[in-house]
Amino acid sequence: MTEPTDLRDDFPDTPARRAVVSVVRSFGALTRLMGPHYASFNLTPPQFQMLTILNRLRGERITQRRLGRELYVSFPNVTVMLSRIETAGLIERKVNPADRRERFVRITPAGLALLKRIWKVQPMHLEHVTAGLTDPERIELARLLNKMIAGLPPATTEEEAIENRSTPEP
Amino acid sequence: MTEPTDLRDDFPDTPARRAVVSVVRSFGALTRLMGPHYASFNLTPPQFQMLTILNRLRGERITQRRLGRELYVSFPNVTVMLSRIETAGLIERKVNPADRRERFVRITPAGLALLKRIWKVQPMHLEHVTAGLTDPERIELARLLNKMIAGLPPATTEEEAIENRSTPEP
DNA sequence: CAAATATAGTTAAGTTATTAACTAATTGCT
DNA sequence: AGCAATTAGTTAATAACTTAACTATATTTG
Repeated sequence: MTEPTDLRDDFPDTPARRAVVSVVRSFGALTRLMGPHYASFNLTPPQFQMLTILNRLRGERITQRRLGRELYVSFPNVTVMLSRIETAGLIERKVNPADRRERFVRITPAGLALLKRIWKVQPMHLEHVTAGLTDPERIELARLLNKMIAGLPPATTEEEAIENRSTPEP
Repeated sequence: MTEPTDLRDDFPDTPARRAVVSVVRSFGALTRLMGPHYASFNLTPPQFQMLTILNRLRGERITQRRLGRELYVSFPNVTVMLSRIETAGLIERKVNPADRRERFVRITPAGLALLKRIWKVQPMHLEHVTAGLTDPERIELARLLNKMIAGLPPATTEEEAIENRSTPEP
């Protein structure tokens, strides 16, 4: 069935490509499987991630820009996501009096309570979606991924694309 | 300065959790970095993925449902994505006369030409975003991720894992 | 000090993603 | 044959996410 000199092979199967493709596919598979789990708490996966970050940084003065960098998400998206979970009473925003451009974001007691309820069943789901790996493999996987992204720019747009200013329209 | 029994530690740092968290973070970092690369060809990353799959399966009779399973994407999303790149002339859909519910999807010569242009520079970008890893590490990373998702259901909602038994490899 | 510039956040338009509800076509059952 | 159930695909509503363009505040500097 397979042609030998097929155009399908024009894209060389390098180690770099295999790594990237597998990350993309795995993310799709994992979020699809975890989605219903979070939905049962009326949360989306990104909303859960947001609450998790806010909990981890609790006590610090967390700006929205920092959240964007932590979550690898654009700043406008942080605004929109926070607005939704703020309406739900899970977080609150307060303007920094010392620099009124900034808003400090904080998880509310309600948000924390929700997080704790999720944590009760979360480990089971995480075990399930990674059931194909042993514990040492899971750790090695995390190590490799963290090593990969360690050298990458945090890249929340803008800061490195600053030269794209005053571009005339065609 | 660190509190010993902090609520931040309520969520245990298991190997399974580390693995999943690192996949999610890596995906965010990678797609953010690769996005501008695809944008320079007037494509989004998912659109590129779609064309790649259509090229790999070229010659086969590819239904939209199959594309959803290959891409780990919901069926309605397949419809919408295909509509856009069909308008751009990169793919075409044709109703199967033998079963008029189905549409066979095919990459057009224009779509193939675009793919080939991207392939010329793609390897460089893939090297760049995985620069933190050696080639053996990249291969090991891909192996672990593929092993992880191998046992998971294709899960495009609805049919769940029902037809997930002994599918012959392409 | 005022003007230029930089920074934090929001709004707007568009793509990608989801689930739920729908249409249309085929299969299966009696 | 005829009607229920299944299957492929679409449409609708909503969330996530992007870039571009905007507001408001702070800082730099001439």
